[in-house]
Amino acid sequence: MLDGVTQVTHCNRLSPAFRAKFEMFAPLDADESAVLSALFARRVRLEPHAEPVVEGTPSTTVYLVESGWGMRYKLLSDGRRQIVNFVLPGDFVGLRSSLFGIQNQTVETLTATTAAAIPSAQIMDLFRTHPKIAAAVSWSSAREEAMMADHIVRLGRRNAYERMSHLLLELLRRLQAAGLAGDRAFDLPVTQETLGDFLGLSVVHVNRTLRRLREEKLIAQENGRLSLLDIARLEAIADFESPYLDHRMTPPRTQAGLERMQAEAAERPLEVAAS
Amino acid sequence: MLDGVTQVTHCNRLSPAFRAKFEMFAPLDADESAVLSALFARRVRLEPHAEPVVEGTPSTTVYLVESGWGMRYKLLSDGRRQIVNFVLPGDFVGLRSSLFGIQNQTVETLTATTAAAIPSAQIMDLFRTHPKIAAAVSWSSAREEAMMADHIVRLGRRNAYERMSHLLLELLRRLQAAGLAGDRAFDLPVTQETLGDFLGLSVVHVNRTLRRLREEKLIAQENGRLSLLDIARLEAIADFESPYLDHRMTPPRTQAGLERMQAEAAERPLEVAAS
DNA sequence: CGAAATATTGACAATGATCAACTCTTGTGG
DNA sequence: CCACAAGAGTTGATCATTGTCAATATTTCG
Repeated sequence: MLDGVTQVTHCNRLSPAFRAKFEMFAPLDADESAVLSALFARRVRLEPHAEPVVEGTPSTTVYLVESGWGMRYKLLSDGRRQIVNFVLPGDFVGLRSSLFGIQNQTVETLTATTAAAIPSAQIMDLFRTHPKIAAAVSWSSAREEAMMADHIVRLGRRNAYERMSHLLLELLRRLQAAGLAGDRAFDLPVTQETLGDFLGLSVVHVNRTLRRLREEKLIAQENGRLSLLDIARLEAIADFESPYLDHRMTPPRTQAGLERMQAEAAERPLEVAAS
Repeated sequence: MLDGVTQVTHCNRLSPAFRAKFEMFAPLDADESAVLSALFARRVRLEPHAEPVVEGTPSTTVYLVESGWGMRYKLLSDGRRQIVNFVLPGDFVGLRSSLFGIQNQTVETLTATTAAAIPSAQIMDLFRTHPKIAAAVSWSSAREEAMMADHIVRLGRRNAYERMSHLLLELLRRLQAAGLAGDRAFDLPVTQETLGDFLGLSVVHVNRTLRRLREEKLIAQENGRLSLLDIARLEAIADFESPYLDHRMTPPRTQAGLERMQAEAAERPLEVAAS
C-alpha cells in the first residue's frame, strides 16, 4: 500500500477546496472548521501509479483528494481491466473499503496527487458529532452512486461514439465543479488505453472514435488539453443530462433535507408511521 | 406515484426477514425491536409494473422490500432502456432519492411485491438514535455500490456468454442470501427482454445465449425455474467471485468495524491525526 | 539520441444487432 | 371449454459495430 508516497506534510489551514466541499450545505461554524482542520492536517503526496487502495487488502485510511487524477478499477483474471470511475479533486477514496471491508477495487493515481489522509475510525465519529460533515460525506457517496448508474447506462446502451461524447461531457462538468475546467476545455491527462478501459472499448476503437469527433469538429486536442467545440451537439449525441453534477440542484431538497433531518433533528421521539 | 398500490396493511410484528436484515451485525435489543416494528407497521402491496419511484419525481418514502422482484432502470430519450439493478427482498428502495433528491432512476416492480414503507424523514433520525439500524442501512448501501461496480465490469469487459453466466450466479447468491433459492436453482420471473435490458444485449442475443448455456448443460429451465447445473464451470466462465454477497464476509471487519465505530463510539474527543 | 510508451492506420474477423418470420404460451371473452 | 389475441420465445439470414492483428508514426523521457 501507499506505494509512491513520497511526502507527508502538515498544515493547519483548511484549504479553500476542502472548505467548499463541506460548505455545500451550509457555512461551517468555528468548531466544525477546527475539527476539519485537525482532520486534514495530514496530507500525502502520491506519485503517478501509486495504489493507495488495493483490491483484497484492508485499508484504514480515507482520502479526500485535493489535486490530481486517479481511477478505481477491477481486473478480470485474464487481465482485462475495467475502470469503474475516475477520481478527481474533491472526491473521497476508500470510504467504503475502510468502513465496510468491502474492498474489491483498486485505486490508482494517474497523475501526481495530493490528498488529505484521514484515519477511517475518525470518520464514523464525525458522523455522530458533526452532522454537516456527515452530510457532505453522504452526499458524496450518493453522487458517486449516481455516477456509477450513469456509467452502467453508458456501457450497456450507448455505442462507442455516444459513450465517448458522454464521458467527455461528464468530465467537463465534474472538472468545472472542481474549478479545473474552462467553459469548454480541460486537461485530460489520460491515455487512450485508459479511456478504453473506462468505456469498455479497445484502444484502437477509442482512437477512431476520437478521430471521428475531431473530424466532425466536435472536439479538438492539443497537448493534453481537450476542447469541446460544440457542446450542444455533443449533448444531443450523448443524450446527456447533468443532474447530480450540477451544483444548482444541490441546495433545494438536499440542503433543506439533510440539514434539517440530520443537523437539527434533535432527540425527537420516533413517530409511528400510521397511514 | 404508487400506481398499483392496492392494499396497505398494518402489523406490529417484525417479520423474520426484516429482523435478519438488521441483526446482521448484532442481535437487536428490545428498544430497537420496538422501533423497527413501529417503523415497519405500514406495509404496501404493489402490483406488477407499479412504479414506487419515478425518475424526476420527488419521493418521500423509503421502501424495504419484503417479497417480490423489481428493477431500477434509466431510459434514453429514444427509448433504449438500461436496468441498473434488480431489486430483491431485503433491498432498500428510494434511500438515495428521498434523502438526496438525486432521483434519476425509475423503480418498477416485476412481480407482485410487498414492502415496508418508511417516511424518509424518520430514517435520518434513526441514524442518530439507533446505530445498529444505521449500520444495516449503510451496509446495504455499500453493498449496492459494490454490486453496481460489478455490473460495470460485466457490461464493460465481458461478452454475452460471460455476462449471462455472471448474472445467473449473482442472482443465485443474492436469492440464497434472502432464503429464496435452493442449492442451485431459483425462480426467475423475468422475460428475456428484461434480461437483455439488464445485460446490455438484444432479446435475440439473450435467447441465443441462454440456448447455448442450455445446450452445454450449464443451465436448465422449466416453467419459471432456472437451475445452474454446473456452478463451478459457470464461475470459471464468468470469472465470478462472490465477496460482498457472501454472508461469511460480513462479520469480521464489518461487525467489529461498524459496531465499534458507530455503536460504542461515545463522545470520545476527536484526536488529531498526526503522522 | 534511442528506447519505450503512446498514437494511428489498414485489413480482416467476430461478436452482437436488426429484420423477419414463425411457434408457443397465456389469458380472456364468448 | 374453445378460439383468439397478445405477449413471449425461437430461429435463420444478414448487417453493423467493434475487436484483433500488424505495421508504422509520433511523442516522451532518461
